[in-house]
Amino acid sequence: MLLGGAYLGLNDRKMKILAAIIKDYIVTAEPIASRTIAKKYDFGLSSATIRNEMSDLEEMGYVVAPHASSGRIPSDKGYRLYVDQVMKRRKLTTEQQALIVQALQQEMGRMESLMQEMARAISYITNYTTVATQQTAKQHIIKHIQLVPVDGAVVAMVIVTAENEVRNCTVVLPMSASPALVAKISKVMSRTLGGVGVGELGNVLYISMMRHQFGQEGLDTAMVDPLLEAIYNALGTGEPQQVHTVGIKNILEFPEFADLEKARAIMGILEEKDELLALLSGGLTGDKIHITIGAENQEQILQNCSVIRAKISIDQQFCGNIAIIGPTRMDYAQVMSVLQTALATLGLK
Amino acid sequence: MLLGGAYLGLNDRKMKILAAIIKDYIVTAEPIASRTIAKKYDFGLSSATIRNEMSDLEEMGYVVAPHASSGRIPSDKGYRLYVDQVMKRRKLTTEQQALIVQALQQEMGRMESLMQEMARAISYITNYTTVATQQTAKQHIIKHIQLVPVDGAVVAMVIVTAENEVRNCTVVLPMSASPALVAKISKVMSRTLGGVGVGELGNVLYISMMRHQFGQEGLDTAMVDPLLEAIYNALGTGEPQQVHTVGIKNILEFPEFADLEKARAIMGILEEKDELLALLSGGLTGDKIHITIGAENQEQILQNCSVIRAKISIDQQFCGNIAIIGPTRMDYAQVMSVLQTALATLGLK
DNA sequence: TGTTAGCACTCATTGACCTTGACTGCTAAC
DNA sequence: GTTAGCAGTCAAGGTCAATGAGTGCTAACA
Repeated sequence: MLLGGAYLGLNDRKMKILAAIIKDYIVTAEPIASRTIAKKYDFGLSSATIRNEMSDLEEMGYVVAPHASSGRIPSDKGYRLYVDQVMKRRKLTTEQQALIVQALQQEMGRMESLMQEMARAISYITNYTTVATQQTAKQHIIKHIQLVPVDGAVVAMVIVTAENEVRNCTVVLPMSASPALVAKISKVMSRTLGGVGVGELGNVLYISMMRHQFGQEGLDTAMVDPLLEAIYNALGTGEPQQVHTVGIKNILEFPEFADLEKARAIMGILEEKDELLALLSGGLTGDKIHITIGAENQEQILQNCSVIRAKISIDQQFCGNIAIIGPTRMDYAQVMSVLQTALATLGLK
Repeated sequence: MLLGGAYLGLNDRKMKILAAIIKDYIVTAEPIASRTIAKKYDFGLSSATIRNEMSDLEEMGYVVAPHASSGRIPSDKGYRLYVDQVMKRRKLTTEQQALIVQALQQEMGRMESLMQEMARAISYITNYTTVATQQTAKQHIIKHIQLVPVDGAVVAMVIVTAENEVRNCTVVLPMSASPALVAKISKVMSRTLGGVGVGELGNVLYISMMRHQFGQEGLDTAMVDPLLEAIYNALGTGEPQQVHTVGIKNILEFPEFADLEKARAIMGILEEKDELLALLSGGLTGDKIHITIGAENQEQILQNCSVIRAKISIDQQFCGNIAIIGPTRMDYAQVMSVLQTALATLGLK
């Protein structure tokens, strides 16, 4: 509901009028005239009175008149007030809910496609561009290592982590190795490195420990370095962090990007995965949905846009971030609802 | 060089004039006037003569006048003639060559990033949008199978193929299995399935053979089905075919897409991975670079575009397809050179 | 017979100008 | 405090003429 009393100098009536301006502007993208509000909303006020209120709202910085004889459009400050104080959560249609639940439940478990499907569903429902990052490298703990002979000196190494994730890679040993030898190496490594976190592998302690063990078992210590390095590569850096962008073309639907120059600029940032990563990762906490409006965004190019972001986790495990990008007049209520539904669906698991 | 004699009714002079029109139009995107050609090219002809020739060219369908008193622009037929008969390969600058060589050599071996980097480099040099697909599922032949205990009934299966590619997956067995049992299953499977192509796995023959072998060795035949299925999944479908699109924003630089409607349409197709896959995969043979001009494209949306495509292979092994998409007045010569350089670089390996 | 100069004609583009209509701000009355 | 009414502002859109970039055609020329 609207706040009962005054807020930041805004009485209830001003709040109502501001909300009306914002709601209309979100739909039409045209300046809203006093008469429009007087006719459309049953405030029991004449256009003249609304004009006076709008004049006040402009003075306070909540709305702006693009030119002298035009209606008003909301300012960033106006949107901010609306988002923080006025906005009500929108109910999704059952189809929309079903869409989200379906998209997410199908992909649950496969994290990569999960984030991608989530972005796709959100973009489809909201018609805004959606960007999802996907979490990379966790702190893996080695549970079991097994080497498999491939060809001569080439062996495949399979690493099972404490979370039962399985990774594999190939290693070229300094010399050819018989299946029996490979099996032995396997056993020694598994014994030595079981329970060790991948972060600690670089530690000199483990390297010398491995050397020692290999020596005791009569194995060539020259194999230690390539083997350790391979583990590190397989678990450490992992795949580079992925970014999925869905619904780029939606940006072009908005009149605020009809100007080709602006469309190009936005397009540019949407193609720069690194910038997107930086944009997405900053300052997200807990399950909170984060909204930055217009000039609140750091990036020059996004100063005409709003970004709604959230951290995605399943079972307290961080999966990635998701962001919905649109013009400042974006439908905050709808996007919030969609995001919340998605988060709730993941929470059920 | 230009053809010495007549070709399709075009004498040398007409050819020269057509080439001039095309070259100019590729740069300016404006209709080319007879006087422009007379001044710019030293053909020793007056604008009136060129006008006559242009009139002939129009009659033959190689050029078009957008309106009564305008210069001429090339038709699809004109471009086709140019591409097939007139166009000379453009020399790349050393920086451009270096860029390609560097991008490709760094990524050689990692196929996924190879195609992506290739697309990126090409898009960067040419300023056209570039799409790359990445090859999936080959006809794998099983060389070696090893099971690794993970947790209770869960085992990791590592499959080494005849091409020494290593795949892994996890399988949930119908019952918990001790490490010794897992090792035994490993051995039996490796023996039974070594040398078998993954395509044949669905064959009843192999299923019953596996059952028989398992029975003989005192193993539970209930494990056969999940194990075979896992192999099939790991090698058969593999990861879904990937599509990388780079330089989407470049599309907006061209005046032919200043019309938002068209820009949106193109954007749409560039986001549809399935459509791109279909578009990219058709009818590519050998090392040949394939050009489709304007209306030669099947897709309605691409009728104002040209697509230059090639199959990418390393050591006769198919890696994926690559396509460069631009307006019909795209700089065919440059794109051809870039692609050829890329192909040659891969050939050196 | 091929080439060219010259002229009439066409048409997109541009800018000036005007009209329209959608607004607001202000003032005076309620 | 609210409202009616009016003057003033401004964007958008339409008309019109001027401009200039082109072509097509014809007649003259080599």
